[in-house]
Amino acid sequence: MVPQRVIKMKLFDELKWRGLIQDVSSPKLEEMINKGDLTFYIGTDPTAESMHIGHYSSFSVAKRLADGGHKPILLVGGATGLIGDPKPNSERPMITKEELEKNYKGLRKQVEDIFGFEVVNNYDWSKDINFIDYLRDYGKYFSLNYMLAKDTVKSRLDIGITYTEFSYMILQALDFLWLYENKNCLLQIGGQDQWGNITAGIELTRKKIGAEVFAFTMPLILDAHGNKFGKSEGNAIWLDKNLTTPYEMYQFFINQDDKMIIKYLKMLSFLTPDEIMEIEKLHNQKPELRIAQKALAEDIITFLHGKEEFIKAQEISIKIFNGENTDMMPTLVISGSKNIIDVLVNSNIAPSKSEARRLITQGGIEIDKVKIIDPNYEIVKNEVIIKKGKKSINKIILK
RNA sequence: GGAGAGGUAGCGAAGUGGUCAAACGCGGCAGACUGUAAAUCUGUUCCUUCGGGUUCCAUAGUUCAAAUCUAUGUCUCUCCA
Repeated sequence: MVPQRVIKMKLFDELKWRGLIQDVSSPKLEEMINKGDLTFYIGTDPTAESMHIGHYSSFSVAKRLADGGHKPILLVGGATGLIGDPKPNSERPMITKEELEKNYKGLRKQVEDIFGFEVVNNYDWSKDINFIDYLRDYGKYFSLNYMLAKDTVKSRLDIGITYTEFSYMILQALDFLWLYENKNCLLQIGGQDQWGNITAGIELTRKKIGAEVFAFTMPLILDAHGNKFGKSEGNAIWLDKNLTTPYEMYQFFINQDDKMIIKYLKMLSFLTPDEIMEIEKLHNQKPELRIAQKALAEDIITFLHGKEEFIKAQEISIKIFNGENTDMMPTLVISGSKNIIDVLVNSNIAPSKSEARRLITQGGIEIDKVKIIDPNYEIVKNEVIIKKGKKSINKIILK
């Protein structure tokens, strides 16, 4: 056995070790990243009022770079959001300017609160470009052949893409150019799906002013089934605790697959490589203790919401899954009928009466730890704990 | 504008007059086994007062009977020297 010497990895190597680097625009980038002092940006369109866990994965990379001595800029796409980044399978519905404005403000505040990055809005430098100038000053740098070859466009050719969305990459390319010229921004990072848009920006900057700018992308995080990571019961995991409570977030992480959890820990947590390797060892010895899942939940929830919220979330989880009645349990107050089916529907535990009936007859409902199989059951107490399946536990107060 | 192909449950996709509340797959939900994991197996998946009711883009028709036929509308996709 060769004794392992503890050497701190260089930043680029660490990012690679964590599995956070997908594509790199130039081999020069490694040295630049290790050296520090780069201004870089990461962009997102304001399609919602809050970021979700998917944003977190890429923004945490920005934070790693920032911690490594680089200067981050967050770009919120007030302009690009109005156009819509082409999705692989369908045209995006347009969102109104009012909604966009609201989303912009929400995101801006969140990024500033959580990460403390400088925020810019591409609407500021895009809004006054008129159409003729746009075609003359920028359109001339993009051949149709080049644009059609981009994955995002290519995949849409058989199902259709509007001129609006087709133009998206040009609009986004302007950002990189503008940020280079005005903020000396040399690097853009983004999700793997942004590679096409990012390279368009690199090309534009090179062709128009002859400068070389750089980029790398992060891989999309997938679950063990190859689906996008970050949904729980069909809902996104939001970073806003009013949309996703710390308890729900804790549950989300604690339920992650063993096969993926170390990967997630590397990609998402700010734990050091040594700490992660130690956790991996412990986890593999006793996977049923879910040491790695707990470590990930702790790291992220503490970072987002603070230690106190994490401890609270953990306490709630322990109590709830021990069947204890706690004030911190998700609680719903409803009124009206005390019939079990009505209660399930009124509390939204079941979406319809048929569904409620099915749940009951299949043995999926427990009230105060007693399995209920009679669909005509009447609840007598004013406060009960209703368990649906294994994981959905709510306190119901009947008025 | 013209020509063509389409619009079926959350998604994909069968069905081309009655046996259709609509095959099948995925996804979802629940049960068993477990560790609040994975895999596997089982049940279930429009609503319901369990009598029935309302569905297959919309409207109007044909028919004893329409997801299926007709007309019009509407939306989507493909192609147009």
